Amino acid sequence: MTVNPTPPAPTSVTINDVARRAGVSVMTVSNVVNGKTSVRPTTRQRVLDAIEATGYRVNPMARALAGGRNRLLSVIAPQLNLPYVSEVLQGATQAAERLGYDLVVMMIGERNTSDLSVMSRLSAGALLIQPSRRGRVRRLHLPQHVVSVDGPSDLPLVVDNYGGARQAMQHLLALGHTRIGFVSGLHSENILSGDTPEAQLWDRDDASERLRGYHDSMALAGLDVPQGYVQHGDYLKESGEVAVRALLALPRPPTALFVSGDAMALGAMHVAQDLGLHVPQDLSIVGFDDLPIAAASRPGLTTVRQPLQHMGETAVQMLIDLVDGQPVTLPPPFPTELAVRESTAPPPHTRPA
Amino acid sequence: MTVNPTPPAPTSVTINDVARRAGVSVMTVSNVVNGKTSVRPTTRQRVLDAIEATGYRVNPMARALAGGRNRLLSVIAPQLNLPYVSEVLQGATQAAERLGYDLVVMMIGERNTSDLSVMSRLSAGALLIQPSRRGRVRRLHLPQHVVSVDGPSDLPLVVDNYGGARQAMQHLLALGHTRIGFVSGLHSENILSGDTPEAQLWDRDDASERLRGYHDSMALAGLDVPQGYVQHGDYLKESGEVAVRALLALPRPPTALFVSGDAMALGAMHVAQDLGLHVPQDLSIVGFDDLPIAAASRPGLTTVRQPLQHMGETAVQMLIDLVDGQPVTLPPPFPTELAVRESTAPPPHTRPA
DNA sequence: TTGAAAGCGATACCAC
DNA sequence: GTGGTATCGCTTTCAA
Repeated sequence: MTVNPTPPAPTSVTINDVARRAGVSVMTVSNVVNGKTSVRPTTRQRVLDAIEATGYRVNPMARALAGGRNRLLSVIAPQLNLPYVSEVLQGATQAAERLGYDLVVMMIGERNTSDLSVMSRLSAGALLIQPSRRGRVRRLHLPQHVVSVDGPSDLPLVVDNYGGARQAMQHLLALGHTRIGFVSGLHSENILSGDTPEAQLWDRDDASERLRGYHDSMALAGLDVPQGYVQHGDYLKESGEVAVRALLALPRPPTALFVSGDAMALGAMHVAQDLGLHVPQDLSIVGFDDLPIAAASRPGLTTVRQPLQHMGETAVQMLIDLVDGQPVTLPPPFPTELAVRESTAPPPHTRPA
Repeated sequence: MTVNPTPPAPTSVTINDVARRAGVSVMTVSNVVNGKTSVRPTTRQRVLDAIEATGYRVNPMARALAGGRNRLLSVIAPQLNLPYVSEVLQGATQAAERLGYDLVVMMIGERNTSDLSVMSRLSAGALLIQPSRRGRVRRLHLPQHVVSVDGPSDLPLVVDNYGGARQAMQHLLALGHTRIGFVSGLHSENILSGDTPEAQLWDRDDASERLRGYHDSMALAGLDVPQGYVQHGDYLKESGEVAVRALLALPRPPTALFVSGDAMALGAMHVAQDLGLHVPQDLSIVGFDDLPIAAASRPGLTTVRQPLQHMGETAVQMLIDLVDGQPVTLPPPFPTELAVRESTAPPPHTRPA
């Protein structure tokens, strides 16, 4: 079946049509639509009726051009099929819907050819989620107000990675583990050209914070970190596989692993299983992120959950406050939560033989 | 830290600035920018230099207002954290980037409060992905040109669900299975108000097509479908769990399952494992969709893969052709591909005792 | 090939 | 309270 392009769309109804029909000026219609200055109830009703009758809807472009505010927010993310991004987005969407704002999403991939200026000019504010290292976002192309989640901006929302690591370690220590290995994530870089001092806040990157949490936990528990107990990964499954092989090949291998990302943790778990180990009986594993696959795996992966949806909601709230001209305060790092599943248990030697 | 709202943004450079700097009229600048009528090379270069020097970028709103075309496409989907949607989106993004178009995404949730008119007026065309049953999309709010993936439009791209089901069944039959159970998906409905006849094409919904593929495969293999071998699910994990319990409780339970969705298939697999069955030794399972979790599960799930990225790319191609005023032909249903993993094997009785 | 002028649809400022 | 009118940045139509 072939579809031929349709001719130009019919002209839509404008504010003038409404004004004419209601017998008032366009100004009055505008005022009614925007609920601005006080309009006499009878006049207002007349305008409302005219709007209803004509099916009038404001033209966002014209409004934006004329300097008016749109109840529209844009989200900018590297990709949308990243679990991290979609979680934040989910929260953002809910908040936006609740507060009567619309949300549009743009992706900035590696090449960043995207002309962000479209949305940036049309929307009142932008939420940056985990902008990738490659696709640099220039300040110039962003709306006036920007809030970021896991990315740089004047208002960077961050998760308490250090605290999350401490939670994970506390769980393993409480179970009685003393030989705990660690697999790190990737060190991140800064992105926004023209970084503000605030951007540094974000630069305390996740990987380092989690590593610090591991080291502090071990130290506070009076435990040494044996040679080779800290392996470096890149958040991808494969690196978890490599890391666990190295860890298990150690003369005194760990009885538990704290892995900085779920994908790596699952990779590690599968390799351990392939090597004949039982999880959690022979090896406990804790992940980080609580991706969907963490709950779907067998055994279910104990992992540190980030309040991503909540962060998304908060970001949108802040954005709207900013747009409304209210001062906004950056909240402290968001606390994590430990999702305890089946991949953790006491170490082998503490159980009855 | 508190951030105070910044004062109105500095005025940006307009076409007038460029014209003045280049010593030409705005018309000429416009022509250069849009590559329209022939402009004398020297003049063109002068304008280009001025653009470069000033950092000028066209204001999409003004352009849209004035009736010009934007190289902008919008994608409309119910949610973004659905694997199906993000796969299609991925392909669409790539194609758009390759062809020099921008893509913005809007979600229409259950409530559909979103004012789609923003993007629909700004963008040249829209790609509808799996619009939900609840959030009805009114034609009025869509751009002139619409292509859909798994949804209604004049140009609905569909996957060959029937063929996919046949592939899955063929795989199981070739392994020697004769007792094959089926778990169906959910029957879908039509959405677009004011449905065109073409929309009917899409109305041959996935669930029915897969079921038909199952029945035909059995019939063609000369096999009966015993009572209770067809269970009905809703694509969610839980329904797969319920279905497999019913299936395994049958007097002569199946040795293989063809499940219409990966989430259900995984639910079924886990229940079977909990009941002490080994997959695939005691029970083979084939899914449909090839979600990320299908590859991540243990054992890996054999499943029917849909060419979602490819469909996304095709959709964007078509959209752009349409925008360019070229006639477009609806391609036939997209063929699926079987991803063979570890969840399928010959039935128990055919292996050496 | 280039330019001047008239909108596109809405808002804002300032009179009435 | 309500209504002119200039203006936003760009494209289009029609002359030059």
